[in-house]
Amino acid sequence: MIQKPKGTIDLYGKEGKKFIYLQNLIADLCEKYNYEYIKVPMFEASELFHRGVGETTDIVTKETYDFVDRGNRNLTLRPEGTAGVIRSFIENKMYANPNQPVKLYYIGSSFRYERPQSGRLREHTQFGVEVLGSDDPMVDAEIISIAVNLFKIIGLKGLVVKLNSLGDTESRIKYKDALINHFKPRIDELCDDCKLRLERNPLRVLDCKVDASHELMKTAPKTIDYFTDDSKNRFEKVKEYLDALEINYVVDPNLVRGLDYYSHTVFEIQAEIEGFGSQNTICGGGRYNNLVETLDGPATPGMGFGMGIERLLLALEAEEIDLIKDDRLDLFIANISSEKEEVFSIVQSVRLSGFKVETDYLNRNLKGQFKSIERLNPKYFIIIGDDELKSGQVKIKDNDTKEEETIGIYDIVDYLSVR
RNA sequence: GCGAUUAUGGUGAAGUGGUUAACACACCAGAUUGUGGCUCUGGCAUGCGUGGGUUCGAUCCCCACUAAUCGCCCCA
Repeated sequence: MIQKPKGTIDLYGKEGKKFIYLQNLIADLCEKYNYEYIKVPMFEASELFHRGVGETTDIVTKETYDFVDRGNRNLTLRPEGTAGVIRSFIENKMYANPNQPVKLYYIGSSFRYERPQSGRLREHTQFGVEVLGSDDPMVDAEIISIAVNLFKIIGLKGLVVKLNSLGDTESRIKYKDALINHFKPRIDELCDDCKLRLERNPLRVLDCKVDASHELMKTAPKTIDYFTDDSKNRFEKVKEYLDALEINYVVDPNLVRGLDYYSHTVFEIQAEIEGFGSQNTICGGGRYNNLVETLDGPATPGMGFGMGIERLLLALEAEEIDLIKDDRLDLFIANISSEKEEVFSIVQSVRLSGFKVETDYLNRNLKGQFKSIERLNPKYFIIIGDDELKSGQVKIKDNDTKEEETIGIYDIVDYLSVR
């Protein structure tokens, strides 16, 4: 038997229902914020991710699905959503659109070659939004509010917004050096992972769980001390806008993100739910004011997030939230007539009038069809045989009260409509 | 990339170094039933992840591989 590739999942049945329902919900919400849907390729030139996401990041150095196609092109399955959207923004010259800023959203698969565990897959679905062309802190707050409001709509409670600022690029570089100078002389006292982190991404050292209580962590330089006044004010503004939207958040000075392109605002939304796995970041994002330039576009500020739909599904499960409320079958039509086509056409017409209708496709006898009715539990059911077709009268039975009423065979829709 | 645990039918699972691998649910056939829901009867893994090895003999012991689950790193 051929099985699915490691780290992938099949979503079907109830889970599949939730998945598509969430996507519709997301689309509705984004429309209200006036974001436009964008669909970009699932694979891009490898170079895009190397330059966009960052040459030294874990994602690019050891997690991409790279391949060479039959035309000898170096391609990569996208490991995240932003780089492709930015590429499209530049390629389609959206920076010249009359309406600025450009507000986009997308939903699609991302691929990373990692060891699967709870909340981590090799193919996962990301919902993301990006705003390009405005550096206003209002945009930062709006982006965060989209995620928060989605969670509100679906009733998720155990989530916390963690917020931080990395400052502008200049202060970030200065701060990086300060960290290296601080840790380097005594690096031997820290764990092996920290030694690697100091080389690759010094900010991450602060995030270490093993050495969290080490003296060097407490005496480490703070981001805020390296901020320019502008950066400080900017961060304050973001907080004011969030307050205005009544969004709760926790400022976490140790919050850094793994992708190279971030500057200023960064945030994560984490699940703090009993029994949730250790991969608890459901949504993460921030500002990237240099990314468009890095990818050869005109200097354009940007802000966005990515959200893991599968993790969202896990959170819903952990909080036992039943997303799908009304998916009960309206009507089952048992077809025991010798003129199956006539009954079949009645089934279709009731469906097209807006009701959820099921029938039998296996030419089962009445007993078998009753079993289906029992399993599917429709609100109503009707048995149509030759007698009913001849008389034009059917008995419609309320499956809850077991009450039966005789109506005309073409009055089914009317009957259901007034209930 | 590293670590831990696991791998028996459609599902949940019990089990043993040696004739027919428990039990439950589901499913199928039939009986009964005021069109189904209850009850009863019967059926349902020639095989215990894959490949090697140990043994007279392995689903049960050993090794490798694969996969799953969870954790580290990292991230959605």
